[in-house]
Amino acid sequence: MLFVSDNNQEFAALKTRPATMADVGKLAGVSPMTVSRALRPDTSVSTKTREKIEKAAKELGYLIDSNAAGFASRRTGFVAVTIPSINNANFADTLRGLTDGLKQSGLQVLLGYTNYDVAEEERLVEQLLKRRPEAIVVTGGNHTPHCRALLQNAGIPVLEIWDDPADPVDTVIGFSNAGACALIVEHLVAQGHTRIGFLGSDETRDRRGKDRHLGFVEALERHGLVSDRTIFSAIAPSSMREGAACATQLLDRWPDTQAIMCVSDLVAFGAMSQCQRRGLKVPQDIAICGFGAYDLSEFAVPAITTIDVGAGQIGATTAQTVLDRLMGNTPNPSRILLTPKVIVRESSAS
Amino acid sequence: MLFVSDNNQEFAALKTRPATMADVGKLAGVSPMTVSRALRPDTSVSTKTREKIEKAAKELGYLIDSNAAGFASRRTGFVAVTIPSINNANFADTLRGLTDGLKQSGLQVLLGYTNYDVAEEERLVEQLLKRRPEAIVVTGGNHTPHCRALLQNAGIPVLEIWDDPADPVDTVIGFSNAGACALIVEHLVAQGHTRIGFLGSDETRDRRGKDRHLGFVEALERHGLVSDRTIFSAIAPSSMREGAACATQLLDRWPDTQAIMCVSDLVAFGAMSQCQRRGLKVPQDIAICGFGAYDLSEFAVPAITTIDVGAGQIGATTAQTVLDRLMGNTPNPSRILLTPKVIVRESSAS
DNA sequence: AAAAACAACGTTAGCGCTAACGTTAAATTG
DNA sequence: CAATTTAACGTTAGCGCTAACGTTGTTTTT
Repeated sequence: MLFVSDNNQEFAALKTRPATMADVGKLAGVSPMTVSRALRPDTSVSTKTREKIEKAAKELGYLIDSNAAGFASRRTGFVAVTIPSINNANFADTLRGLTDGLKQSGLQVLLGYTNYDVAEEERLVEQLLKRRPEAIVVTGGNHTPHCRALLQNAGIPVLEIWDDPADPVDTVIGFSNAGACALIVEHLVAQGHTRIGFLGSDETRDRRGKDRHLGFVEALERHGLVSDRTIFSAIAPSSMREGAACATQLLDRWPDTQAIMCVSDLVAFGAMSQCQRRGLKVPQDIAICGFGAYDLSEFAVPAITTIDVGAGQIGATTAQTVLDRLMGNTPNPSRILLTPKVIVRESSAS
Repeated sequence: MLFVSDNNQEFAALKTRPATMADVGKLAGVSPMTVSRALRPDTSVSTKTREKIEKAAKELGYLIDSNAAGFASRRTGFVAVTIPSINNANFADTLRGLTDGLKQSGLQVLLGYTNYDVAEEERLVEQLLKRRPEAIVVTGGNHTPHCRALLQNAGIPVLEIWDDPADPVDTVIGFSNAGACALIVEHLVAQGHTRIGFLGSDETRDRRGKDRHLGFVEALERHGLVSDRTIFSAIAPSSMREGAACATQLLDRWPDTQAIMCVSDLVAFGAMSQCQRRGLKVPQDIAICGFGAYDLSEFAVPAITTIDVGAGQIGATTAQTVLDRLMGNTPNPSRILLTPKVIVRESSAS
């Protein structure tokens, strides 16, 4: 915005400030209120006046102060969002679906990342609520007691995504991490594998990873199989580096393992690369499966079997649900569960 | 926050609102101004009074309204940031360095992504400036004329990052994309390669990709080599899929190509996977280099030679520079150029 | 011990905008 | 053609907070 000189003539040269509606109004010969109306759609201003005002606004380089507008109208236009990590293709897809879905409405995403830490989530949720968002979207259904209280008392729609919490705060848009993993186990068992390992990450931090492991264990037990071939990395989320390291541990300890299921595609890729370096052929000597349907697993050689949880769809659905809630269309909290799909690829095909 | 009943007794049950400083003050037996002081550090309030106020605030579940506070103090606490894409490990690293560097100061990042589109950047910059950020960070130095004018007249520090623009708006924190690519060419030439190809993306959209290609061409010419073995994908940014497709085109047209340099690690990975599917051995039959030092290129088999531009460092330096500018320590715009480093790996080793 | 400095509060005003309620003239109605 | 409605504005007040400036009682200075 351009700057107009301050009312205080003495310091006009030194103290400048962005143009206000009053400045625009003065230049256009109307009241500030008319400027306010002219800059919004569906308000009664004559075409002639509106044009005059738009011309004046352009001349001053005026941009409305959304904070002041939100303050006065008690509608900030913010939607707060927390994700565990920004460097994750899955959450990025969700975020894109969400922001794209909100773009038309003028709502703006206020983002923060928790680094897979519930204490950090609490700090973040508090910071975000101070901006008085109109709704808050949190990734995951596991919170500190104080964070839960903050969400419950916020007085705005709360959406927990990427999870299927037993005791949701409000609205849920997610899927069953355990159920998704069971699908992979079914696939591996159908391929004739019985000695199946699991590579995971620090379960106290990565709750979704924990749920995936639980689903793995339960599905194996349904088939009467043992589930002890499990290696967890000490950090969360585990990535390619940990995938490679954990695969080494798993193969050293249980050399006759036939298949490995991994908590994410990144871990799967690291594990597969380690297998290849050890001279194992995938899938002939060992099958490998990931989770998340990253681009990576499609273009790896061999391509990696994975689970597509519909990350972008979660974002789009979340956006629509936020809009519905703010319009008052859906007064009651809802629970929307998407169905993950197995994508069978070379890394586990017989 | 908890809600206190509205002043209007009639609708107390229906109309509720978040607690305000006045509510906290009333409960603690002090004025709202004292509450304001008690909730900030370095303001003169007695320990006893501060404790009383904190107790009252806790009881009411009071969270300060940052928008109102920013409005009154004319310091919103926002730093606006635009990046081309959220689904990109490099920009994610920069963003993390930036947010982490700003965390202590209480400044909050207001993020938007341009989708590699200058028109979208213009729309985004305008939207962000309406929130009256205290500084704005834009990725790249290429803008529409109107966007440039918006940035120039914003009256706040403007930081252009990830680039080395000829005519910067204000402060620059980046590197030379062309110079970084020249380093890779030097490496490939030193390995004895003369027939070197390039895989890029739509140059009208991906300006940094264009600069990388320019650096490639110039470096080849310095060695008296031809630079016609070039394939551009129609979209930007090109990713694994386009890397694979473009590699096919390049190999079909120039089967005797000895080395391929790619505009990013993702393209390099796609290209390498395509080479492997065609039965070519990397690096024996063909060398491949990427750009960006993604985790991917470290764990690929073979590991991929790449350029580390110091994405996280850019973010950290940007945060520090923003803080310096807002403190008034660095009144003059500066130009900070980092030095990209080649990481030689298996994919191009002889 | 009077003067000055300071700590610890309260009061007043206003940040830039919009909701709610005027007001006026023109358009519509019976 | 008077009565009513409506379009197109202006006026007033206030959103929740903080800057700036009181005011009071206590401590420090010379």
